Amino acid sequence: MKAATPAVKSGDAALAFRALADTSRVEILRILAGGERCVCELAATLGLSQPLLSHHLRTLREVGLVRVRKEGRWMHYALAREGVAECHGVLDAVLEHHDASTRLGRPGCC
Amino acid sequence: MKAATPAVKSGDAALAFRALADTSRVEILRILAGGERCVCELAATLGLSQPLLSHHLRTLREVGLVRVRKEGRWMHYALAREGVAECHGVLDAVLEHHDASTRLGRPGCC
DNA sequence: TTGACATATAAATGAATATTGATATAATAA
DNA sequence: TTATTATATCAATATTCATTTATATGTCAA
Repeated sequence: MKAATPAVKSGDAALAFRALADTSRVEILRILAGGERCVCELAATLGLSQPLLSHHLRTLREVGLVRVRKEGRWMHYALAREGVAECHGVLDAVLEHHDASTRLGRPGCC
Repeated sequence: MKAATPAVKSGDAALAFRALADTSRVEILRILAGGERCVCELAATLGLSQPLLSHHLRTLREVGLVRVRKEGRWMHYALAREGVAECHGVLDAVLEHHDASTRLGRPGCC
């Protein structure tokens, strides 16, 4: 079986994974999975300094893993489903391809 | 709804994502998804210098995304399904939690 | 044993990143 | 207007990471 040309380029995926390569940012995604939060809520929950949190949020924003909505002086951050789904999809494809080829790899099966 | 305590700690996930935060390493995983490969095959496919490739493989090994099998002077690298599945699972949980809470977020629905 | 080959490790360097502290902006309240 | 609050950015430093070159290890063949 030939591997199909992947929908997401490895470079793009790596970029998104780099944004996930930090404990606080994974935490942020997990919190935002529960719904939109303003920066101050995130700061309170995570116990990060405000500039540091702001920096992490920017990193996540830049690769499209979260989105912002401004409301007065509050910034409300929310999960960007598509972005997360893209990373998820890359791993999904790897697992599926792997499962498919290991099935094939066992002679006599199927 | 309350978020369940995640099965994989954010720190561990971040560590694995860090290993994925490189174009070559994502490529390696994609190749290995098709089955075991020896280092020289990977080197030929990816066009990386031998020491650089070796370094990337070590990074992937250290976080449990690939495994090695020695055979004479050849090292055969293979995908470590569990490791990949763990990363996949973290994103999966985020997406599921998100979907669940956005459904709840729409009043009148369900 | 010698040599060739496959792979790993070490050291060095430059680039990218995290973190902090200080400051800026922008919106609201007094 | 001035003060206050929420957030972002900037500059500086420390740390981590990718890459290269050189060298080491281990295995096989002659």
